Amino acid sequence: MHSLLTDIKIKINEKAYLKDPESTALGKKMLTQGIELIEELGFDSFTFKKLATKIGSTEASIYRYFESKHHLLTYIVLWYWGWMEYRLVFGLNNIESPEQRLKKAIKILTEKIEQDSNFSHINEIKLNRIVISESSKLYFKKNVDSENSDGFFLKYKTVVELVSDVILEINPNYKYPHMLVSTIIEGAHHQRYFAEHLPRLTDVIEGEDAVVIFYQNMAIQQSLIK
Amino acid sequence: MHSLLTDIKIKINEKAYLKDPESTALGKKMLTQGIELIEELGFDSFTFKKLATKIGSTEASIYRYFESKHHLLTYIVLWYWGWMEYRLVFGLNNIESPEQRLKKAIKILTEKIEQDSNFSHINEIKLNRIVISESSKLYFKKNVDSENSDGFFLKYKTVVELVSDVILEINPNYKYPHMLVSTIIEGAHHQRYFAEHLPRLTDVIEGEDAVVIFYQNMAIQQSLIK
DNA sequence: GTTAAAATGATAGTAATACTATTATATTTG
DNA sequence: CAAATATAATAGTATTACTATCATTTTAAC
Repeated sequence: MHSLLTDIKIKINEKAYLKDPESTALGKKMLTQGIELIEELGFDSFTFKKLATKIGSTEASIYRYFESKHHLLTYIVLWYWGWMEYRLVFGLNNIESPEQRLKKAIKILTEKIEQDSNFSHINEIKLNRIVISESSKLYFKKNVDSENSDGFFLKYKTVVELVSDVILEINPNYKYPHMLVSTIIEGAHHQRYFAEHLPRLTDVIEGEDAVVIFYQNMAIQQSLIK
Repeated sequence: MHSLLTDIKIKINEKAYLKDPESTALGKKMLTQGIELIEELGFDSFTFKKLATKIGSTEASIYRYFESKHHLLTYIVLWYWGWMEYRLVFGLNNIESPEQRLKKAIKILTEKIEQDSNFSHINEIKLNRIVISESSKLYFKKNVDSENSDGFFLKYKTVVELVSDVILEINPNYKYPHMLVSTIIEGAHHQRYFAEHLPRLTDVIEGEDAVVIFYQNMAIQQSLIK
């Protein structure tokens, strides 16, 4: 991906924030350093007090941007899926064969993340690590339905839909495109985490990217069924 | 599964508790009502104070059994995987064809859970719901490595290994058995949760158990590769 | 059946957390 | 330059996840 685009901004659901953090220097600091700190401490140990100290501000100021630390996590995860959508739309453009598009899509979704210079205040590598280990905490909670109706999972659904459509292009009769795509996305996240912490739950192979190969294979195999 | 076995007990890693809750009436109440309450409130809102009130005891008494609420969750999740192991060993017994064994294993791991009368103080249906929505919080945390070395994920690994071995029986050259099995287990959990809360991430089909069919298919398809 | 030991209950206390509220001080904008 | 707005400084609250202590009940041993 080249940085020929200047000033692209990923638009985030307004319910995720009180005041747009991208609109001020202080807000951007909250995002940059927030990602840094959540990645470092884990979301459970992350507090607004610690973030305030890190950015030389106060708890009260952060609360003017985000209702809660949970909303800050929601914001950055929404950003991530907005970014993924953009990567997918870009990455699949001009590829004619739907099989090739599917392979590319799975690669984009499951590969190791690299820094994207188009968004200088976001560290995508750390953000990816946060998405892997913390984002399920956003939907595995009792208020999932109300957050869902606030649209907090829309970007994730959009990404799933995008890839499902490619599968249906390959095989219009395939019954489980969403199931397949969400299994692959969540699966890839899990496998990368397992490789680091619970290796007996995965199969890491030296020198090749087993995660990408495994899920590309799965996607193609499945979408050709029947 | 028949209840011809009396007094089977699932043995739990001793590091998960301070005093064996299965050894006293009060301890059993903690498990029974703990499962009830965690399922009802979600783990984040669950507290020992609330549990104490529910069982007519005190916070201090619960702390004599479990170091923390996190340890109680660890205990019941370990119990779940111990129970799954027992269901698998039982369920696969006497099936000759490895393909049939694999299909049966995937069914056991992904089907809707029913109450097991062999363990009267555990509600497996509620426990399954807890495992689905709370158990990832046990490994997606910063101290995962130390808990791993305490053996808190051993039962889960055993279950994955058991099914991986069946896959390798079908195809000794298959490269990703653990990846496949853990993808299926986690995937099935996710799909059941999505069906209830985020239906656009899955494909629920009336009248048939799409989850079981989808993952059985995936397991067989994949294990026949190459 | 008494006694000692073990289990449980009752109560208090602590540091940290996730906020809310208020007022003072900068900074920006019209 | 004044007025509006943003931020800082500070204080306060209810809840949580514990720890500690001592009294009381239950159980088990002789």
